[in-house]
Amino acid sequence: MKRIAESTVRRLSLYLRFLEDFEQRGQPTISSDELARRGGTTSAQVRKDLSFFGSFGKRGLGYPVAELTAQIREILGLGREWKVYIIGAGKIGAALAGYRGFRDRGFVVIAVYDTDPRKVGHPADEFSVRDMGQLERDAAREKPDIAVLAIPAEGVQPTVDRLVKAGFKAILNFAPAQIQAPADVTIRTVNMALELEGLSYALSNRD
Amino acid sequence: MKRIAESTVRRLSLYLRFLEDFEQRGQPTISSDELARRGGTTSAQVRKDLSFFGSFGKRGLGYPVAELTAQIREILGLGREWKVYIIGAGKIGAALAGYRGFRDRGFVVIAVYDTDPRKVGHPADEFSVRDMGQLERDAAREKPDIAVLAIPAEGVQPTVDRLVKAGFKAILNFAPAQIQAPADVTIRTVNMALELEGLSYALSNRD
DNA sequence: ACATGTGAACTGCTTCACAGCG
DNA sequence: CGCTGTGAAGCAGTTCACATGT
Repeated sequence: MKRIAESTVRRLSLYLRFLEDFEQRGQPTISSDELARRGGTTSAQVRKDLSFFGSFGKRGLGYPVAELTAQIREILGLGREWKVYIIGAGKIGAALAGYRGFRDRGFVVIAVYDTDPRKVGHPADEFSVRDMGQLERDAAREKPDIAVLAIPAEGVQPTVDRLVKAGFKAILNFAPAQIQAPADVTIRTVNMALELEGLSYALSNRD
Repeated sequence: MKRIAESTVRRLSLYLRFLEDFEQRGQPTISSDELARRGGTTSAQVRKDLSFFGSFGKRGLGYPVAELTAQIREILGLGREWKVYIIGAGKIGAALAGYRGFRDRGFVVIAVYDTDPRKVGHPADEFSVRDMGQLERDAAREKPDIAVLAIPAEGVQPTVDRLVKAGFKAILNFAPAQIQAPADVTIRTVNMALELEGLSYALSNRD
């Protein structure tokens, strides 16, 4: 299959949210124009995005909501549950462990890890924090799919190396650090300081 | 000044981090190539990014680390403190309130707000949660610059309307929702569900 | 008549390659 | 000679516009 732009995949996620709304309201079909307005894009963009994966619409009518919803779920790989380890039981890690938005979409947190002996064994939002030393053994048994990194920047690269060795192919990184990893490991970084600095730049440079 | 791409601004933030490292180590100059390797980009990209704002380097030598650091700080508007309100004292809001990375870069959280009477008055990481009803009055007095939104998706649009009316020109949104706002208000959205779905897509579609 | 699907045109970001200067 | 600064070329993502199917 042809390589798909990351921006396209992000928009598919958005469309999916809107479609779920429309589905719940019992709307049978939806036009690219309607989806576009809801998502802050253009109808041509919507049609192009979808066209990479097939022809889901009917000319003159639009897209069948239920079908398209199912199709996008399939495309995004949301037809199953993904097992998630959270690495780091600090404030961010604990907040993520209790974040309902994850489970609702099929991302099931199954454990939280930390190196700090004072945290290990204690609860972090319904999870008993596990010792980082167990990670490899646990991962071999539980076969988790995704690691969410919520640790200080200093420790990130060694930890990523460990996760890669343990077999993780997908990492969501919340630490403000640049990461090196093999090409077959997908990493998404959420860097809050970076976002804030973008706002700072915007505030400082409007005329 | 010419419009600068968001991608360029993001990279400047990254360069700044690396430059601070190099500065601390006492390295006097740095080449575009060195910066590029550290940031996972190319030397041409680094030079192009910087060239939008001026000529900071010396041919044959590279860039003076201390000077360039100061320049980028200036460009990003980091030569001052920005006052931040956090809206929403749930798990995410509370975690953000205690996040050291903010203050370290000049983003000073001065208050946390919530509508839930059970939370108001109680502490959320060293802050006593304020009633959302006070927001407008407080904002008129304290003149905050940035609002960080950490509330459920349903309430986002009305809250944004309120923040805009209260004078906020910059919003960092953690809710999984699309937002409408006037053009002179800058909004950055961090949507964790979206990032996870990007990973799901990557895991499902590698050959 | 209406709305999709899609080549073609366009826009804008990235990469190239080299002149220019220390 | 080394490394910057930058026009020009290349490429990727978006928008246009229309032929096509219902």
